[in-house]
Amino acid sequence: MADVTIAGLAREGGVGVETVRYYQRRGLLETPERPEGSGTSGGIRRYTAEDVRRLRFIRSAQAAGFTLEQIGELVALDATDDRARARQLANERIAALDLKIQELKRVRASLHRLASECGSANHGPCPILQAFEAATSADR
Amino acid sequence: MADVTIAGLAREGGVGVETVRYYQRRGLLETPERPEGSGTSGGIRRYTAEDVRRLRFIRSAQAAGFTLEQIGELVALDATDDRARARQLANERIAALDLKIQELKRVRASLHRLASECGSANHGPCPILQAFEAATSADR
DNA sequence: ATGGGGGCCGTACTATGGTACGGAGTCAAG
DNA sequence: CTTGACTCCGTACCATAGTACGGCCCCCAT
Repeated sequence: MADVTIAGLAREGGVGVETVRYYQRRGLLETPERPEGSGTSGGIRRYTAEDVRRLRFIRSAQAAGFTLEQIGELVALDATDDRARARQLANERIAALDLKIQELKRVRASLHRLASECGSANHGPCPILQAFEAATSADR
Repeated sequence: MADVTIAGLAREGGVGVETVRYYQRRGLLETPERPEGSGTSGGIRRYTAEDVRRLRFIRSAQAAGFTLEQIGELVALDATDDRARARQLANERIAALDLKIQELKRVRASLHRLASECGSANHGPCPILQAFEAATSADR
């Protein structure tokens, strides 16, 4: 695939152009040089497959619950090869994910209970406010 | 348990006093009447076990991924007994949770792979940016 | 009766992760 | 050689979910 403009990069990454710029401002994505254009201020930047990979990485890492700040660290780490730190971050996140997954399962069970108890018929209990009785929260 | 002041309510719910006030502003929690105090502006509000239950509900629902706006709807629903709507919201959230749980598991696997490949020894690959190759994101 | 710890209230500020806008420049097709 | 779509850049604005602050008031223990 040929190099693309910012709109192409954004499309490949499933984000908007403004979001790409935002990531650049945050230092998560590189901003390639503007080529010597014919005019006064230079031409239009081109982005490579590497940039696309990096953008997709950012989106996945975000889905993993990393903040943009942590993702910045991961990107930097990829360059410096500080394995210990990389493993540390990964393991911390795994622990957090395990907690989160457990919690979501608990909460799912509660919702499921709610949806069935609260049947179609307009009688019997529909205890919305009691739906989560046993679910202990621990995030945020 | 006797009725409590706002600080007690906050403590029971595991949040700060300012957060309770915020939920009141958002209409998620009731603001009880100030009793006739001796002074010009009335006495100190007291909160009941019901308020504590409601606050805990809010926290659990939040953990379930509901926004405060949706939680507002749930609280209102509890009063109006609109079962169909309650079930709809619950089922929508369950579907979203199932997706989310699957995604977190995928991401967890990726991180696990990253943590092992990126061993202690300073040789071999430590492909941070390739960590999520197969993880397709779909949130936010 | 007084002093200090809360409570009450309005308003302002924060962090995170974007999203929008306006003006100027660039580029390619017709 | 113009038109229109897109880029570049800076700055401003947004939503969500709080968190902080300051002035005033209240109440209870010492």
